[in-house]
Amino acid sequence: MTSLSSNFHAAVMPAPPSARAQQVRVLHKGQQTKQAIIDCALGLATQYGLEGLSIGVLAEATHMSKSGVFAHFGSREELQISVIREYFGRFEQEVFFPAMQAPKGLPRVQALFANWMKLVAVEIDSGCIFISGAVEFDDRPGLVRDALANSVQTWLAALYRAVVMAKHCGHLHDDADEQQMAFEIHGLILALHYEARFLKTPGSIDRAHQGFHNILLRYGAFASQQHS
Amino acid sequence: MTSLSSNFHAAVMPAPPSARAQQVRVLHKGQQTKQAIIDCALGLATQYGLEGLSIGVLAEATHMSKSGVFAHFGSREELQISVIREYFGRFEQEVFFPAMQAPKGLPRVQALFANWMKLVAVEIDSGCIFISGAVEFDDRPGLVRDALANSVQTWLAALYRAVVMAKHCGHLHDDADEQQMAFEIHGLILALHYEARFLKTPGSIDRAHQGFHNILLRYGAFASQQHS
DNA sequence: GCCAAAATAGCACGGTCGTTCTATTTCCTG
DNA sequence: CAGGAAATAGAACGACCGTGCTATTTTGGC
Repeated sequence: MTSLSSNFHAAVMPAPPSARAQQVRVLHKGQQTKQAIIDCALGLATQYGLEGLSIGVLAEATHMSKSGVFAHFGSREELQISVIREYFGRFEQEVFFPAMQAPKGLPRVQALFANWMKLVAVEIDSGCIFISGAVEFDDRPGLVRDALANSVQTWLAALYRAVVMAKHCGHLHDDADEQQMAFEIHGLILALHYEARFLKTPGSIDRAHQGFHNILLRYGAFASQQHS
Repeated sequence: MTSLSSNFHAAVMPAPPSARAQQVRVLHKGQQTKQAIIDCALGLATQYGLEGLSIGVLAEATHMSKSGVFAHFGSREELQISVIREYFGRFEQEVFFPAMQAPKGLPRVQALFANWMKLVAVEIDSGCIFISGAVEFDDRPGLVRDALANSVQTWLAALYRAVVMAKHCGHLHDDADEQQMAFEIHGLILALHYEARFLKTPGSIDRAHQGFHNILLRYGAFASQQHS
């Protein structure tokens, strides 16, 4: 498996129109400015949330007309989904792929967490749409919610697989509950995002780091077996 | 200290107009329907977020006119702040005060966490505005953000004080970092909220519970001292 | 350079938003 | 029960929203 989920985009998200069975030509200008719009939209969405992303503001930011922007997506929902897809891709690039270079087992789990933390910390002034989006769409059914939930679940499943692999490698002790460990890691990231971004509590990054260390103390193979 | 923060409301939030130096009369009908509006608004806000709370929808839900609702607050911001104040009060009633009945030290920390978890779990279909609000207002400065941040910080400080007290009681081992422990507890709650409410992952409540148990294993006085 | 097709702009519609102003109803006291 | 004050309603405002429709501009292959 060379990506977060090889058939993820095909299964979950509408295929980009570039792949449709048209003659031969794939025109350049359109896709190019569409990508520029998405880049800009991602910036706005990380800062003001997916719900705060409006076509009017986006048009102004890209120096285009509202209808010019709109024509590329056909609906606001499709725009939001495009932004999610873009964020997912960057997440793969900056978190997942680099970590897959690390050796299987605990080092890879550690790399996943470190890259994840780095992304959240870097984005501390702009926000992570996997986190903000979860709050915005937690009870707003629809295609946007589905795309977001699938992206997040794909990523969490990848983290889970890495933990399972670490156990198979003998890097975790036999009683280690992989789901539980992934849950606690997720909690550290969320606490970091909350306290650093909203409360601006100093030292949050160190605490997230220390928290991961504590998780290793609990689940690592070298840890003393303690009553469950 | 008999409340989350005895002078909190006075210090942070605009004093409710009932306390102003007017003649003698405190009229009843107005305050009464205002309270009913706030109750309704809190329900809407927990479900759709503080930003999703609109005066039009609120007027419809309370069978009043928009201007009738509006007159009680004078601005949407003031309405949102009233909702936050109301939520803070309920948080005190359902989480903080009951836990203060538990004996000082670890039992009290445990009670705080258990009540907190219960609230988040009960609200799993409606949401916690301390969590959703943090995402909505993390980079939207203003009075609403200030009121929200102060509410959350007051509550986290209360939790922190309980942890410090547990250490003073000898219930935690000497190297225990109280801030770190509070951070990790916060993370568990956030992960519970995220996975149960957004992803609807089954078993999240058990995992939050188990996570707290693991924290106790790490920080409890009976825990084997482990390298930092 | 022509010309269809693609890309973008301009404009308008219906809707919702927070807010203001004025009129009407309801309350409570003297 | 009268009358002033408080509470509520009604209508209108300017602003922004997503979206559809129709021009106009730009693109890129022949």
